[in-house]
Amino acid sequence: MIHRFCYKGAGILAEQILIIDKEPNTVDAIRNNLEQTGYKVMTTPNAEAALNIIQRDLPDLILLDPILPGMDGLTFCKHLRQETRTQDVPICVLSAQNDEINRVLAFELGVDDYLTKPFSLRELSLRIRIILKRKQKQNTQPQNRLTYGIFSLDKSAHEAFLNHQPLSLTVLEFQLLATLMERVGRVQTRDDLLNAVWGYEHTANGRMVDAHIHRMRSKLGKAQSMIRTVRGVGYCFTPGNPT
Amino acid sequence: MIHRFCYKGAGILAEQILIIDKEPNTVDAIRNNLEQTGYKVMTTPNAEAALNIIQRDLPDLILLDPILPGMDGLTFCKHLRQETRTQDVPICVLSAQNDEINRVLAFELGVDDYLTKPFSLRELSLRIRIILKRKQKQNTQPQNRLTYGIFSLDKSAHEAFLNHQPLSLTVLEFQLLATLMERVGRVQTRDDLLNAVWGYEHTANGRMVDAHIHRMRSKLGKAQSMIRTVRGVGYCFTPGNPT
DNA sequence: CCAAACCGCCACAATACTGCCACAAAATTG
DNA sequence: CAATTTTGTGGCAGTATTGTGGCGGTTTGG
Repeated sequence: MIHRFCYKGAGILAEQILIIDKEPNTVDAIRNNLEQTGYKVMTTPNAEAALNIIQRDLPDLILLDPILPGMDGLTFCKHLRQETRTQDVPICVLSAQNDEINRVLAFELGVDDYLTKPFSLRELSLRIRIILKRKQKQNTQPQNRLTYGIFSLDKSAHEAFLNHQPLSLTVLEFQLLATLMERVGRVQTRDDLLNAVWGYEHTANGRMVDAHIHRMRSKLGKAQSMIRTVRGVGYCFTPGNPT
Repeated sequence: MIHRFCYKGAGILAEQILIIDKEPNTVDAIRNNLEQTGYKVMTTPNAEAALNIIQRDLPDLILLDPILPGMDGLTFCKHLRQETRTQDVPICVLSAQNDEINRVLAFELGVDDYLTKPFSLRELSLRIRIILKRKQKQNTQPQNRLTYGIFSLDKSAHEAFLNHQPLSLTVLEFQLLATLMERVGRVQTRDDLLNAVWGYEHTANGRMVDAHIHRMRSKLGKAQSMIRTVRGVGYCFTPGNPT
């Protein structure tokens, strides 16, 4: 079963790391290092923005400087630990303070690791790997989500997204899209689609498929070019597209 | 599932920690501290003896000084990681060397944490607690407190909260809500819900679910948008919403 | 260049689905 | 045992969805 599609570079699926730190120099150094290692990196200078990012895109790990403008790092941790969705996301604190009180506080809040600046990038990278490996071990629930560019589809939630905006598709439209996406790049005849979506016993007019394709396309805006018509054969989902 | 009962003092079940270090002073200091905290402590000055101890009594955590007479600490780690029985026992290295190479090596071997001497006993104690808590979490699956935004549900107390205000739900409404929340983001058909809430043998009208969803929603006020209707499929708990 | 096939698109009718209500049965409580 | 709460059922009405036929433009192939 496929866990997640995540195109990065040549199509490697990568873990996402969110860096929360107000100093651009530090951020850049870490980002470069991590991206080279193969992680996907997101950054933000404050906790409020971080919460927004997290809401729409859950990272696999968070690197956090506790000293932030606005909401401070530890309060931020507490927030995350209260929410079911985020309570298991590992947090690694990167602090300039080495005093014991702060370490203690951080650990009390359920932080996973605590490094004091300056630290070597090599060690950071190692600790990250350890934490992620540990998480992977206990993580078992597969999410069936298909993503192609700006286009994303969550089969279990029965929701489709275009640029993170939810689309309101009807059941049939959704099934149709799901079928096409599951069979990317392979042309599906109207019969194929009838079988997959309507079931084998359906004595229906093949033209019906056209109507639904049309309705679906009209909801996709500019992305409708992804549903390619293959004259004389059928339809095909083709991810080659704009940004 | 209970791992092991270990009566200590007035009958508290305690985790066992094995300290491997050749310096009696260090060992005593740590032992005192940990025993006071409530752990059961075993000690040994070398790796060979440690293997014997472990063979007949698996500790919950190992504190290891890598510099040992005879077999060195890292070789010892490698041994443990190869054996199925011991490969998940957390190891925390307590080293006098702070050079990077050793840290790197240790982490490569799957060590869980690395402290450099001298360290504060308070911090050691904290890190131990973190590691053990993490391990415990891997063993206990069922969550009985779920929180999504303003919405919170305590399964063992059989209570639901909206903005920290208790909701007065009936048993069925509660079960229904709990089921939906436990399966966040996954659409549940009426049959799914009937099975989960009413049990497999229930010959009921699927429309009954609607009625209860309706009643439940009317008690949720503005938060009712979290229970999304997926037309033609079922219902789905979807936390994406206001603060 | 023409006819046939094919597909986009539209409008309309038929259908399916769900919110909501009211009432009866059942269970719980005092 | 009576009062109250909870639960199951049926139905109505509004709305969303779906199936169908047809018109017309475009492509295909002779």
